Amino acid sequence: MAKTHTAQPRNTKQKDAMRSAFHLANRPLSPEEVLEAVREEVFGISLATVYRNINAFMEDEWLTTVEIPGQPARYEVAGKEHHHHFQCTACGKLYELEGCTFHGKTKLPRGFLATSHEYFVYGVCADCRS
Amino acid sequence: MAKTHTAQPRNTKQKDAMRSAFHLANRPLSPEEVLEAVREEVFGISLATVYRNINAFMEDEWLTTVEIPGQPARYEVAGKEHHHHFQCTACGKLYELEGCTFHGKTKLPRGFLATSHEYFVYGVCADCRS
DNA sequence: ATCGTTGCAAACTCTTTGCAGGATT
DNA sequence: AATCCTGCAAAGAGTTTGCAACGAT
Repeated sequence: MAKTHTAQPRNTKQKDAMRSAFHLANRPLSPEEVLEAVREEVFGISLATVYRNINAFMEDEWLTTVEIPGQPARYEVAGKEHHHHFQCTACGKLYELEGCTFHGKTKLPRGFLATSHEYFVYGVCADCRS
Repeated sequence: MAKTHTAQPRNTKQKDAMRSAFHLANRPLSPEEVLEAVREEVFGISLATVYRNINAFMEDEWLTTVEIPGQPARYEVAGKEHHHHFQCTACGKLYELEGCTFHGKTKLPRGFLATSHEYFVYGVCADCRS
């Protein structure tokens, strides 16, 4: 027997603060970065809540995951067009790159079929260079 | 006061089996994959030993890390020329791609400096397609 | 006989989950 | 008032480490 209606999400200051944090940052954030950003506004917010809400936002498709090699995932506001990322090796921050400048057709072993790709650029960001 | 001599590494069947596993696989292996491959030869080998020896091999620069977005690292025999990797989304295996076909100069935000890049292709490998 | 190496179990980090109290509608 | 959400603490996954026994030299 099915439930009559689905869960009604509620607005909380924790969620609001997290939404603001993502808008303000304008770059992919790790759970820890979210926690830091949000702590100023919502004292005592727990990391568990950050994770839970990140996952909720992903179910809502308001956030998407940005997985980086060898590091905890970052999350960014969903719906942007295909793009890749830049990571500063000095401060560790992840930045969004415009568009996808990758056009070459990669040579694959015989019988392999490509369906997607990921591309990361590493270097130093403007803040860390100045 | 400095030690008179450095540690003398010893050959063990565990290390030998691990070296063979990497040579035979001819693709980057995760610690779990190494464990599986080696178990047939060395019954009772522990995951801790696999990790310890992987780290030792990396200090010897015989292995290098291959970090993949959102997954445990793989390791491959060091000293190969610049190349990238393909991951099969069906079986999860990682394969080496020949050379680097990436030539485009990526447009970075003002003031950013690029020093390196990573590139991953995802798809289905020949084994999983047949 | 040394002393590097191993297996086991405990410790650690990152992330998820159970639960009881607190907050939103 | 109903029930969603939160904080805390415990539980899981992946990796590292302490320790006593083992084994290569």
